[in-house]
Amino acid sequence: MTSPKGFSNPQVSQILREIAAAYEVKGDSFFESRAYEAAADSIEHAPALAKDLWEQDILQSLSGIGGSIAQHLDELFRTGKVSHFEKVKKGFPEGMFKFLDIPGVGPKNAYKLAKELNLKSIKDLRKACNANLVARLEGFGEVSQKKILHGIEQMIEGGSGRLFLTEADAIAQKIANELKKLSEVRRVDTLGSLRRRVTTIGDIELAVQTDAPQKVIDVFTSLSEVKDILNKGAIKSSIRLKDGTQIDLRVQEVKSYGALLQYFTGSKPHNIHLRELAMQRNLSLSEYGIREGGRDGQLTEFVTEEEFYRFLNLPWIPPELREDTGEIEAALANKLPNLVKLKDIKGDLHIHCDFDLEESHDAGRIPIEELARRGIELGYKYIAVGNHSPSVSKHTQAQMRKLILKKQEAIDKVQKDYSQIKLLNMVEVDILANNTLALSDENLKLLDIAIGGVHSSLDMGREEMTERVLMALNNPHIHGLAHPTGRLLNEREGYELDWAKIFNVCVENKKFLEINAFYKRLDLHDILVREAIKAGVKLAVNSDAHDLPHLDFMKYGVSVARRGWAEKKDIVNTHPTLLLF
DNA sequence: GCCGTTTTCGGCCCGACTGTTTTCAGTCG
Repeated sequence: MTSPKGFSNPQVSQILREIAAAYEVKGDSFFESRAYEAAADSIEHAPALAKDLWEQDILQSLSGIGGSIAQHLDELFRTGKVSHFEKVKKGFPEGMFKFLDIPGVGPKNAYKLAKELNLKSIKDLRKACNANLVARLEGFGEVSQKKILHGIEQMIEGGSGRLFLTEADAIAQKIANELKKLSEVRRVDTLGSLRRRVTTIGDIELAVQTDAPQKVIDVFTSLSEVKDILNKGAIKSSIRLKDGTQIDLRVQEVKSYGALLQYFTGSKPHNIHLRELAMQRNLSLSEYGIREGGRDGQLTEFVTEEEFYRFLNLPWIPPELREDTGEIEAALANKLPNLVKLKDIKGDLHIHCDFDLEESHDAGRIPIEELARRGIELGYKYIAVGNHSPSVSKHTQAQMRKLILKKQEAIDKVQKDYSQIKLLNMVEVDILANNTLALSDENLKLLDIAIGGVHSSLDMGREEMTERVLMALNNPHIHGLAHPTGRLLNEREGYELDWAKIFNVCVENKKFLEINAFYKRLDLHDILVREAIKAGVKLAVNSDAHDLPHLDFMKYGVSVARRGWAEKKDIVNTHPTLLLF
């Protein structure tokens, strides 16, 4: 049975949040509201598509989804609507649910606005603000009205607005550097999704360790990049930068800084799970420390996160793992993975150099000699001198052979002067839509390494695309698969594959799947990385650099590997010699 | 509505900040 339309996790969680809002306004259903909120959170951060879990009949494996909500979602996926939800929402003004997305507007105020002013759309609300109607409502005032108006404008101009890790890192670094100029600032750390190295970032959260909180907050709110001060208190503040990015700052003194780091690094599900563990020992967790026995109990403070976790009888858990997907159980059993590190990487197998291989698209711009030099600086033992395959329409295989041999000569010439690093003649070979490779077997044999990649007809169906990719993975001269899902963050989802089949063939034929470290790709993604490792598949983390600075994207790929629980042994390019398996 | 080696009933995180109040409700993370 298939659903009449596709439901993404954000869409499903939105539906649940609307029900939570309705219950909240009803007032007598506080815990139902909380339950729906929890379910929405759970689905939003689920390690798989809720609809897939439903198809496999394991929706209830998500925490917060019990029998009742599972049943409603079953109806949703089957028919596209839920009669119970319609009943719950009955009597609520329709406009209210549209106002929930406005920053600062929660269920109660959304209801009040829609009901009292009879508003049906965001547009209506904006008009009401401009007509000064909102300020006259009981419980609202001039300031609230202005804030709502501001929130609406932000929503309209804002766009999707999740930052790439590269962008978030750069902004966080810049702000941190400004704050570090203060002698009172002892250290600055990232928090939240940025610290957990999630692939895209909403708001940037920072922690500052200091004994002069007010001074730090004053400086923070008066940085030259600040457009708005969203709030400003004694220990925390939020600003919006001129580019629209929101930054939340929390300050804490040394003695309880570890608790702050732990608490606000999250994730929420990780912390909820920890709290449940703690409750069994009558402990309660907060950003100030751990309290024993009730509200007035003894508070233990922690300078470091290590001490915080140790107090709970747990080893320190790397932030990348803190998603409540088994890391707490693993920590309890002392079976946390020994995660791969950037310094474990001994080579980069996917790079685009400036040799003209007469490719059809997206040629690299890195001179071979620069690649060799930079590779040595990075401590690599081998590096791909790569290209896309020559355009199929403009070359015969004989012509391609000539090009590859000519490139080999160019490589050999540079190799003479750089004996510390092995230069690899590499091609990212197009896996064509007609289920053939762009290079013949004879030509593939000339290369040190060949990685297959899908670059055309991305809208193929799952079965067809699986066959197409398997064709490449069944070729003895192909070593692995580049950017396996073809996704581009904030741009396109990528194609679907039958992963069980792909994993099987990779294991059987000894092919690696790539974790493409290019900031827009980060593909294979963390969830599939973990699945692949469980299946016994080896991975390669590659930069896919087209310009010299892109080589440094390697760290983003390593983050993805770590979020997928990868150890050094799972990654082929951690071997000091090129040993694909 | 969810959840469980102290519970299948009876609990359910909690503190900061803001705007509107004149002691607190709503929102957020």
